[in-house]
Amino acid sequence: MATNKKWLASADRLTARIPSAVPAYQRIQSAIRKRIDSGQLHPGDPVPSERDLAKIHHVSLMTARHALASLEREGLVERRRGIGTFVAPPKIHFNKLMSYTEQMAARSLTAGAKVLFAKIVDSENEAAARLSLPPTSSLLKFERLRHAAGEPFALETCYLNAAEFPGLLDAPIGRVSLFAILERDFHVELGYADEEVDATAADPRIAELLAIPRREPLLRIRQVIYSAKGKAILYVLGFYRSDRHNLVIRRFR
Amino acid sequence: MATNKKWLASADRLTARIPSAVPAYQRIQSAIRKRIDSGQLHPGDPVPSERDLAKIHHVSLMTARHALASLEREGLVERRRGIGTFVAPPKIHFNKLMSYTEQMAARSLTAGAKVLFAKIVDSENEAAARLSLPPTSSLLKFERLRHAAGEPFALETCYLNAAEFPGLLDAPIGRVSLFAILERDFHVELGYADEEVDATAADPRIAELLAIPRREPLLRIRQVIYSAKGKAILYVLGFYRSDRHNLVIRRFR
DNA sequence: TAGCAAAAGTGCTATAGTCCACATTTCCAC
DNA sequence: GTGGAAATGTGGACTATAGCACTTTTGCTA
Repeated sequence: MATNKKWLASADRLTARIPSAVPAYQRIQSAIRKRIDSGQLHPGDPVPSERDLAKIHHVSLMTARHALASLEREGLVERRRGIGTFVAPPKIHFNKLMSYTEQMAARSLTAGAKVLFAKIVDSENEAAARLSLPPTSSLLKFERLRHAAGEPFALETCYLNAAEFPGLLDAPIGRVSLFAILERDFHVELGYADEEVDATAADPRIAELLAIPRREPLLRIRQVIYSAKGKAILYVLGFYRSDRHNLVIRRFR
Repeated sequence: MATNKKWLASADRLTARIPSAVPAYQRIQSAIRKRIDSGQLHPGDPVPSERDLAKIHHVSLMTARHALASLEREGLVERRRGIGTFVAPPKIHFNKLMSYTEQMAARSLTAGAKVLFAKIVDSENEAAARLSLPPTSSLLKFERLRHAAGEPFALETCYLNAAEFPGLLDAPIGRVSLFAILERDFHVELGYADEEVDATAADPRIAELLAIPRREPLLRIRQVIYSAKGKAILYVLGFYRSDRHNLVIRRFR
């Protein structure tokens, strides 16, 4: 056995780094995250202290600290000086970007979609502008009637840059969440969305599609969805039945 | 002059700590923040590198790093590996809790308010429930017609726990923002608000007050405003002319 | 037994370096 | 000139260590 501690630590770093290329503090985070996700650690349970983590994972105190501080920023754990670090109670996720499918699932509903239109268009200049593209860019456009519990709930029109998503028109848009397709098949890392919300009256076509009286008030949401790097990916114009939707947001002072 | 570097550093720490009790990394942050706020540093300008900051403030690299990492989390600076640290462009504040007055000011409009009703009520059980109070609690209720640019814009009804805000009925609610009164006169530290948004049709009374046709679609927002400590302070039920308002929010994945 | 001081354990701040990954600039060879 | 390698400078990850502030527990004293 080697007796030189410094050498040992260096060797550890090398063997851990070359195959994984994942920093040590992130590996520690993953380990803790996994224990929380798997139910091995419950809210309120103590997480190993900085000093313990350092020993367990053979890293220095500062590295263990980094891991815990990072997890605290994520809201996964709470740290109390003089006491310890504990698994944080689960938070309600406000202002979270979710696909329609995910939103309905959160309400224990299964969302469906009927594709009304799916083509490439090149003269929708407002949509192009929202995506920061030249006015006459080729855009993928599809319109879907969203339903749940056997009822029509909403009408959504989506626009994407046609050049960037070849083959998307052939994807099972009627069955699978568009978010899922983008993330899984096109490896897009979605980051955030800016939404503009107002109220509008249902025009005859929308009223018929949504099975509501004409001029019924609807929530209209214009949503531009950006990648994690801040690039505009998707523009969605949606009309939502007010009797079936309730937009919930949280604001901070 | 002292030649022992370690001793010097320790002395610096002591002299700096005993009077201020402010950690070194926070002092460095303040110094940079001040230079940005005062306009001495503009967006895009480089901030001293970790190594420079360490030399300037006579601290170790890790401490300088800590200061910069913290500022980055705040969104004040951007760090790019191999390049440097730069002042971040000013951010639009999404999801920010603002009074109606503040919101209008952000749009370069001056908000006014006409008080239609201002009394203590004790049988508004929905409002009481929103404030986590017993159903028949005494509540301060006032209804205000908000206007800007000479036009009626919105109708807001506010509810507060009457027991906690004695004398609020005599405050100049028609002229001064309610937020301002709560924060300045009652020393309430506002924290966050949960909002429920939907669309509804204007009933005859609201239509007349807002000078719009009957059954015109309106944004309806139910807002519960909490103190920084999480105590429900204020419930606002508002109806907003859709042609004059646009709710803007940002969601994160 | 009651009270209080010491010990132990925790997170927080800080030092004084090392090596790596990445981007720009410089400068030399062709 | 021009291309490419080296030098330079940046942020990112990490070590090994020290002392402080805060809280709970322990144990001793009166």
